[in-house]
Amino acid sequence: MRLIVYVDMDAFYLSCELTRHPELVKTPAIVAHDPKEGKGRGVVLTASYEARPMGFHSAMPVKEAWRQKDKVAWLMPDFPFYEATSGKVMAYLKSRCSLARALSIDEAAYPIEIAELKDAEIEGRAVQREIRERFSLPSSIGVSPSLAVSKVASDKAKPGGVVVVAPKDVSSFLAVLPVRALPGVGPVTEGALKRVGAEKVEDLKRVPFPKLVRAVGSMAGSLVALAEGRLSDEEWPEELPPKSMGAMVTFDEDLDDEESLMKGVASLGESLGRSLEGKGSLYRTVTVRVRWGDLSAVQRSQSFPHPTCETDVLVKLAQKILRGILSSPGRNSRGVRTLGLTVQGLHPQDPAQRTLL
DNA sequence: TCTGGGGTCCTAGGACCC
DNA sequence: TCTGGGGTCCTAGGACCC
Repeated sequence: MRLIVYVDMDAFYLSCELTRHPELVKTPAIVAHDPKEGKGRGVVLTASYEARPMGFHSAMPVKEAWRQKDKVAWLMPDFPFYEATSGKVMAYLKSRCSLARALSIDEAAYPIEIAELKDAEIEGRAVQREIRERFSLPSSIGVSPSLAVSKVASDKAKPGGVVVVAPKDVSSFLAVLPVRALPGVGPVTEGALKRVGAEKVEDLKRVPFPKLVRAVGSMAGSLVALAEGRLSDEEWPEELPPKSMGAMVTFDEDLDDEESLMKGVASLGESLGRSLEGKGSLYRTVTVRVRWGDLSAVQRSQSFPHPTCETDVLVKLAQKILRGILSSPGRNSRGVRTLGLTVQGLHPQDPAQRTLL
């Protein structure tokens, strides 16, 4: 039988830090943005399992974590280090199975062909042990006939476990879980499902299908399929190049004046331009996103007729788009909390053209 | 009381084309 | 003077993921 092994790293950013701060192993610790003496606007990215019972958790505002700062070791995020670590683990998984796919910075999956179910458990334990021995990193493993179910299984396996779901057990494994446990079901969809009487996955089987479609649109089909244990026979995902690249910044205080905002967007554009150059990538569409002080957001975009590469062209267009947003009637004299700049329509640039352009 | 920064995917309306 | 049915592309917004 063909099963999918899903590898999900435990408390990944923190686990990366523990490899270079062994003195913090088994202590309460968090990776969180700069607290700025309690005025920081960031969040906690990862809390160690020792810090969680004390109330620390990911996505917690830094201002809140700051009130208990004396109870934890506070580490600032170092994304280049986490990306490099992730890359090493991915390279190992690819050496184990050439079809391995990275699904996020701390998740990956690969298919296996096995003769007996007990081999699934053996493979899960083996890959988990190898990752621990080679990289000193803990992980949780889910194995099942489908990518989505294996992901759910890896969540159930946390921390440090291996959960195997046999093909015949998929429906009963999912039945008792809250719908929120399914990938793709967030707070909004959870609310919509609750309103039609579906709190657990098994409830999805009882809601009349047209009612479910009215509640959650095109998601209805795949949700019911999962609940009934009907597994999709999707192709194994190809490795795809990125579709967009962006940068954003949240200011310490909401910004009003156009001059600072123009400088802000220029600095995002220059940093994005360097990344594009590093990747040898052209772009065609530029999007500026503004998050106002009240946390509502707008975005505006504009496309070039042909892929382009110049950083100053990017900056000029971004500034033009931003001026448009700032002078729109919808602004209502609000200040800007967060500024984002994204380019889409990425296009590889061939090296010969690079010098020519 | 407060809520980052990096992404993907889906939907929907309008312009435009045959 | 009024007009179908098919398609693509652009733009804006929003849900969701880690």
